[in-house]
Amino acid sequence: MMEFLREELKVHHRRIQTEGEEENNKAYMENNVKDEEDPLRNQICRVCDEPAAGYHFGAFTCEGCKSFFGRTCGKSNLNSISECKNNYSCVIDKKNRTSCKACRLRKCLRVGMSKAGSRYGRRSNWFKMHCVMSGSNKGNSAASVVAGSKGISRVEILKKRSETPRGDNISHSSATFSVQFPWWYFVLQRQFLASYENSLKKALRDEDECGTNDGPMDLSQRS
Amino acid sequence: MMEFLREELKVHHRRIQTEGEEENNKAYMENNVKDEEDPLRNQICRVCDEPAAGYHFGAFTCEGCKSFFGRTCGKSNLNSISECKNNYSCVIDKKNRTSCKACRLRKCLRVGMSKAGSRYGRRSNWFKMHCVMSGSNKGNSAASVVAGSKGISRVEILKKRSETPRGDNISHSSATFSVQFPWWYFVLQRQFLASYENSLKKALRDEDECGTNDGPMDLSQRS
DNA sequence: AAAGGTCAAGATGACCGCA
DNA sequence: TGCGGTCATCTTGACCTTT
Repeated sequence: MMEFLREELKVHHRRIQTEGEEENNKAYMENNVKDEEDPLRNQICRVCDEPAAGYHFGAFTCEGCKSFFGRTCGKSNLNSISECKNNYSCVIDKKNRTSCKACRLRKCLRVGMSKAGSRYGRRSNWFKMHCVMSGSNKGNSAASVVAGSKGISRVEILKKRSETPRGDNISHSSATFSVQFPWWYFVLQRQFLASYENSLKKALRDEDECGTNDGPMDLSQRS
Repeated sequence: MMEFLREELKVHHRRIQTEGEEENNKAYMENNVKDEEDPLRNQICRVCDEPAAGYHFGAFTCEGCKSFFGRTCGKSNLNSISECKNNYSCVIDKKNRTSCKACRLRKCLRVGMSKAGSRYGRRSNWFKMHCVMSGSNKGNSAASVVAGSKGISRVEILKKRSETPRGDNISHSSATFSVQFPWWYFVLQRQFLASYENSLKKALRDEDECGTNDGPMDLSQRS
């Protein structure tokens, strides 16, 4: 089952056009298409583009960004972070991630990291697969999240959850792609977008506090 | 003698217009005019605007910027400094001085710091007085250095060096102010401008190496 | 007085145990 | 498997010694 999904995913990676998506996602796609390895194991950190160590606080991140986010949002360490003097335009990558805490934290929040959504135990592969497909679009806008989701074919969803009848041809306002999604996909997506929008708004409104959304989407069934 | 110079300096600080000079200099002037304290003892760091600890490597700087410059340019530590990702536009102040090494080093060079010009022992008060008068204009351009020098009145120079006859009315191309300077002042200024221009050019051409000019101006007579 | 050396304090991130 | 704790490593800058 998972093998099928992963194979299907690889095929779709090659089809995905990256225009209009943010740079991180492009980098991820390029690397991923290039070596054609397991997309669930060969992730990059959504914050700094390093090789990711795993799925932490709601996003694939490296050990450094995991520790940073855990430390910063964990205790009352947020006060130690001062305003960015460069208008929050600092580039966060492997070399510069330690330069500006404000921008690093901002990017962590932008890619969907959240302490409230963290928990022990494993996420379902389906959940993480969704994150892979969405890439780092989470941090961009509602539109780009929708755009990023086009990599998921109905076949995968049907195979994963067989409750949706085959041959549906549902038209949805936010679906402008040839690929059709089952109705519940948009419900979940809508939930995700709403919760992410809240976290973004909160992050923008008051960077002295941590985002408290429950992660991108609560699909945490055990697989 | 020194008392006279310091008193004269305070009077001139109030006269000085700061338009066309760079922000550091403005901040210094404002602070200095405000509390009216001894301008030789109440300096600010030309790099980060902290209170300065003394005159180090060719500029008034704090302990931190002194150590940073000494460490960075001392051994072959320049390789550890990576390119600025923000187009070398980082603001360097007390809070952000540790954020971007490239911009911090750049600013050190811009305000005239240099290892080659460093030495043990004391500088003459005259030399430091000149630095005070020039403020941080050193880092801006030849024109602003000239503009910054208008704070030195002929009276000070005459009292300091009595070889120049009173009542000279020398016309000089770079002197657009009502205050007149003796001819040798412009010779020294020209030397300084040339050597500083070299250091700036070198700093801009190759930031992998340290500036090797002999400091702003070699007026190091003992007072 | 201004170099250069020293070292405590803080930040970082690789590693590990636990749930 | 992911969270939180640990600690070696690095950077910083106040203080001290040397010239």
